[in-house]
Amino acid sequence: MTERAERRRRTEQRILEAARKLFADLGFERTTIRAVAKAAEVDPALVMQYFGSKQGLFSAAVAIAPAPVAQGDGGESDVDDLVEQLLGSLGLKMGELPQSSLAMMRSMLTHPEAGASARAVLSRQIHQVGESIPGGDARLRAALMTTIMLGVTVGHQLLELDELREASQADIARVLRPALRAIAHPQAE
Amino acid sequence: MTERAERRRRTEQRILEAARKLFADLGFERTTIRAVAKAAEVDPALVMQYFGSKQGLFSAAVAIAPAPVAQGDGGESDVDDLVEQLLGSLGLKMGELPQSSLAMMRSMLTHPEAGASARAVLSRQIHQVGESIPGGDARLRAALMTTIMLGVTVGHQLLELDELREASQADIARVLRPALRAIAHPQAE
DNA sequence: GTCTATATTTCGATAGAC
DNA sequence: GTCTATCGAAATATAGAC
Repeated sequence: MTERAERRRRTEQRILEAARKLFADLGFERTTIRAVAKAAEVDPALVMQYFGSKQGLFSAAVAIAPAPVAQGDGGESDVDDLVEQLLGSLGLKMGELPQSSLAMMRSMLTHPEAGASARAVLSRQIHQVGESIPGGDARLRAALMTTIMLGVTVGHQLLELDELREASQADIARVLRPALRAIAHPQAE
Repeated sequence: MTERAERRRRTEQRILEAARKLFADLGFERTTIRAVAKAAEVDPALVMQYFGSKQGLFSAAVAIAPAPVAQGDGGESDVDDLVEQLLGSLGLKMGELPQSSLAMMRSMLTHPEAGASARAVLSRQIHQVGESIPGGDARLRAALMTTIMLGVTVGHQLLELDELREASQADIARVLRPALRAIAHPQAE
């Protein structure tokens, strides 16, 4: 019994890995059940058997351990710590960002479910960041800090711009740091 | 003769307008020739007749008047002017950004041709910005300034984040300005 | 020149053999 | 439980009538 269950679990994992890679590389529409099955070396019908539908496979593949953000230990971290946290979360080194996140981001502009998921993740992050910075317009500042990180990640990980790929994570963080701090610290204008 | 040609040109324009809207809203994959034809009130076969293929229609729809960037008059504008130019180009007000640009951006992560086009446009802008700012790492700084604008545009126009939609273009520019200036002005570190 | 009809392909999904 | 075979739908693309 346990052997069977174990074997099935492994097969399922192999399918999910193949699905994450293809969804991350090609997006939802251009990824086919057949291609996933081929990459996982199983029968296409088996994929359907396990996940019900292509959408079900996608949902299972992009399902994420609920955001391991873990900021400080309750919010006493100051603004500069927040900036460092954002810079660290860039995950700019190849493969450091989980495939499931890339899969969701790849399709967020063209697949409704992925778009809703992306909006939820970003809104959550905006809310968290907004709680940590001062100012009456903290919400807007948090939104811009978040979309800045989004843009850099998209440019680097998905569009793979040479100008960003050439640079090290440390270089990018060094240039980005003053920009994020400028937004995080509201000052007289 | 001219009447015929003129009529055809108008029909072609109507098809292109419908295509731009659908490509911008749904992306390449989810946009069908049939839907474009219906929106333009023509026969689906006519679309094929005019543009050859779905890809041909897409290329014609996203083809852009070659970047009316027109910076200053040769490059004597200083760094702060460049920042103002970027902020102004945000085109954050609804519909201010041309539909053709939105159509390209919508599909840039999932359609190879759109991705290549987006990379070309961004590389071009990075190069232009890089020429206008000082410092040995101007290329990286320019890339980050450009991807920052990309992220804000994606968040606002494509993901339609509430936190950005609530704000006015002036508010966004006000918060973003110090961040862009911090990157554009290399300072001792 | 414009549209009707259809060919062709591709893929998601299903039913049944083993 | 896994795979073979196929269904059914949808879309691009083509050929020919009017």
